[in-house]
Amino acid sequence: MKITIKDDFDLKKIAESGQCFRFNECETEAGTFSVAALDKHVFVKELGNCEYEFSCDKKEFDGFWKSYFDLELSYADIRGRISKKKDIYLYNASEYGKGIRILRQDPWEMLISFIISQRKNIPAIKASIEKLCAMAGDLIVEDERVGKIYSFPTPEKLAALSLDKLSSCSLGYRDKYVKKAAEDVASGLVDLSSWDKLSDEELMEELLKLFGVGVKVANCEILFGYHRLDAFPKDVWINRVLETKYPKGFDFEGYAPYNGVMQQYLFFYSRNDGLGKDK
DNA sequence: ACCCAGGGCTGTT
DNA sequence: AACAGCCATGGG
Repeated sequence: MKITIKDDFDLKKIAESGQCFRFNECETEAGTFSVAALDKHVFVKELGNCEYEFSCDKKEFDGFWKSYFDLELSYADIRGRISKKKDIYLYNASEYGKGIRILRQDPWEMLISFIISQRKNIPAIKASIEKLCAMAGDLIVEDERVGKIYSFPTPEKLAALSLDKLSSCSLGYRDKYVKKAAEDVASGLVDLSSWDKLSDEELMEELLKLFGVGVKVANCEILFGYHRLDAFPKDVWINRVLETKYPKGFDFEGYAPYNGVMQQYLFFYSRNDGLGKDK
């Protein structure tokens, strides 16, 4: 079905923004993107003039993808909160990253993805996740543009894998973290959906109890898995930005409750040569 | 060969 | 509480 999207919406930037790992431009078809989320998949084709072709019917678009892409929220308005005079670096980052949105991704998929992410670069994270999906997920799409795409494994399927099987997905020392998280979610000891009700502080507290989850991964889960847009994950790139561009501190109070969106602009910009630019 | 990556755990002060 | 080692693996 065809959709017109007037607000910020740049599929290539979202795909490269580091918040999602199963969202890719088709190599054989520029302008068409393959998006996998849990057990769902869609192709989105840029038609130009703010128009997009989704490879699903209206029912699935309204029931899932509209929310997934967070289309009810205006990211142009959020960008509008940035003062060019007060913070030219963030302003430049937001102009560079214009079109990025924070996807409403699944807490389970995000938890495992960001546990895997530690001390890996983004291509390596993607490769590990695809191996996991191929090993324990179900085939959901087969298409000449993308080959075979498998669903993200359920907690039960992942918990059933041996450490050796997990390890063969290039998880390295993270294999035991993934296994423990999968076992705890599968057993019900950890109920991610019930954590929706928690305050940001309580949510952080619960996440930090998980083996292999520290402050950074927890913040990624809070931002990308629970869509709480004020969470501000600090990885090596963001720390570099804070040290070199904000020696006197970043204005977290001023950008609440959207610090997480600002973080995405800074992350995307810094990884694409923004660190070399003058403040 | 080398350094780095969307860090966190563990043992030592 | 702070702090250093250490951890597996692949990308550039």
